[in-house]
Amino acid sequence: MKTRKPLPKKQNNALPLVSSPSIASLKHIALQEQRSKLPIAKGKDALIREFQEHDVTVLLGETGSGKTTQIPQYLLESGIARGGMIAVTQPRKVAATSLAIRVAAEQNVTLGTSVGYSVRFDERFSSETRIKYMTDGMIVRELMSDPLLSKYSVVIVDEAHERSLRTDLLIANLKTIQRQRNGFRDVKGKGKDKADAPNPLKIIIMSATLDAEKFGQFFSGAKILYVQGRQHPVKIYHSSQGQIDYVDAAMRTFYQIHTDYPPGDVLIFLPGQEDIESLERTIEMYAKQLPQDSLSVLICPMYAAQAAGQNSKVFLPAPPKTRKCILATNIAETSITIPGVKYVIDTGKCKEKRYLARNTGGGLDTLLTRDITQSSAMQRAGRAGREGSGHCFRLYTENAFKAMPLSAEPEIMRCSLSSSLLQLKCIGQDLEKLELMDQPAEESMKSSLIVLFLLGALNREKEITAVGRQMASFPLEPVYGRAIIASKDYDCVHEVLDIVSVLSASSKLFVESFEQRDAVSEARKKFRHVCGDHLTILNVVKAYQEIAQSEGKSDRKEWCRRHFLNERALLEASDIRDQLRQTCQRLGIDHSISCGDKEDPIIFSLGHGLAMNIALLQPDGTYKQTIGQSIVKIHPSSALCDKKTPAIIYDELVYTNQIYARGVSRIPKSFIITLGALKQQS
DNA sequence: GAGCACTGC
Repeated sequence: MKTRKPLPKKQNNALPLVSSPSIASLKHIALQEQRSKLPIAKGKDALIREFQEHDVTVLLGETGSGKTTQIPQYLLESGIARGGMIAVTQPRKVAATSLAIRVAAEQNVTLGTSVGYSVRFDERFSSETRIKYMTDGMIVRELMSDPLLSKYSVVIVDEAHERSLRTDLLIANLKTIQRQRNGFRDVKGKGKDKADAPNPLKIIIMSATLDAEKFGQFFSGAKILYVQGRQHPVKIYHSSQGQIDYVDAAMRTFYQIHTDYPPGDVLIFLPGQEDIESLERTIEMYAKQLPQDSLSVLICPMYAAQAAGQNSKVFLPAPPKTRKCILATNIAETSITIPGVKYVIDTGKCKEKRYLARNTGGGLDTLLTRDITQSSAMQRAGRAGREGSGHCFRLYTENAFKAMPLSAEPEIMRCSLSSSLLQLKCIGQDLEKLELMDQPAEESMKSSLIVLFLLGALNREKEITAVGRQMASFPLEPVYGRAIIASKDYDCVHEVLDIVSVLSASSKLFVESFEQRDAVSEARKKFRHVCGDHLTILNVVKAYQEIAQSEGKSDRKEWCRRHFLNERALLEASDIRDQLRQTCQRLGIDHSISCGDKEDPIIFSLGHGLAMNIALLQPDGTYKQTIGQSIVKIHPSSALCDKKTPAIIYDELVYTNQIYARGVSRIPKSFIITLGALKQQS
């Protein structure tokens, strides 16, 4: 964290709204001073020379080097970017926006002029913009309208080591784009001369140190540079033997720190909510037995599904004579930085979602606990050294650490490819032929091709169809794009958009509360629809809209709280719905068409999208897929659990200890027959 | 009758 110089109080009071020029320039001078003190500043001239000489640079460096804020400014100030834009891509929205704010301040310009950003639902840039921070998903979307990314003279891919699906797709495309834009001559002298290239592209890949070779190999001839970070030393302790019960081991290690080490907050990494809750209970139990003169313990659980506001105490300094103990999932590894942490306890475990493709089309998600990677372990340890030297206690042996894979398997190897495959088809590319850093399994590719064929997005020649093009223009999984298109024929676009936007929001609609589970299920009954979870969602959306029309903001909040609904999910869904309505308009689909109180049209529309996700009731009460033949159970959180519905459609399958179908609705058997007949015709 | 890490358009 950077500290800002305190401003003179008097002036601050005199001008509460607009800062005077003198304050602004004071601020600017302070920022310039900070800039020059960053570790990277010493190498500025050498870096600029390297960027001038090489078309691709791989920049390796730890956190705290300032590379993400400084390099774009160096490129701009040195004229390397010429007249074009510099794109800096990030895997997360918050990072993109906060970096842009920071760099605009350093450049002493208003955000949105020469420095801007672009993320979903939020953008600040203009025709003047030269440095644009953006999410990688955003620039991948831009590929569809501008396949050569001709607006950009430099593209900087930050956090490339995370290997998100979109980062990988972007890197693959950048390589081919550069070949086209920069010109090349092969050994036989064929191709263009570099000198003829009117609009060359420079690529800069930024990554953590571990994956240097991989990027170097992919971009042959790339210059690899190292920049130093600014991290305080962290002393690492491994346990002498493997721990079977890591929750118990974490508890004992915590009390060892608590009694033997000086004040400072403790951050414990655990795989999931369940372990967090159980560790919270045991730590609290022993806290009562502490001697009176010792520090008290304040436990702060932290995970994504937590109700909003619950986790705010994490960011406040610990009260006097108190040690904060933060129990967190991976959320504290990259997404959120918690101040005051001096000790880290690392269980070495995390949960990983992995998509298993099936050659019948579609597949299922597994969500299982596994060992972390070396780079993840280093990242976790680093969380103890943000503000001063720290300590990291690993609940695994040094040999176990060495046995861990270096870094996580790229996302492209463990997720459904349908959406990306379709997007690439739109710009005439084939995922199978694209030169990627890592090639996904053939099985996964085949499965996605089948899905897209069954949805009518591709024909037998694997060419994109008119329907496929429409599906690709929705920022949704292809199945839901297909449902919207079907809803046009069933006259229920309005309702399907309402449902689909909630399904694709990242926050969950229903708040989970372990302590108030009875109250939760009672509240949920009010919205429950006999047809299942999709229409239950529609009930919630309709009820919320009614409240929103008549009540103020605070009453809406209160209403959500009373019904155990996550308002964040509803607000997010409303943004998504606006975006989907715009897409409909572009495609000439009237988004206001409604089916009123009828249910079947909605179910039929969803059925067209979820045609691969149908299962039939068996005599023993379980369900059997119509495609894939797996036995699945309806998840207990579903409105249709134990309802013995003869035939169902579902949003997804998740394997934890059993295969559960989630997001379930009743579907008439006659519809399945109709669907089969339609397939025969095509 | 179960339990769900994290992103993104």
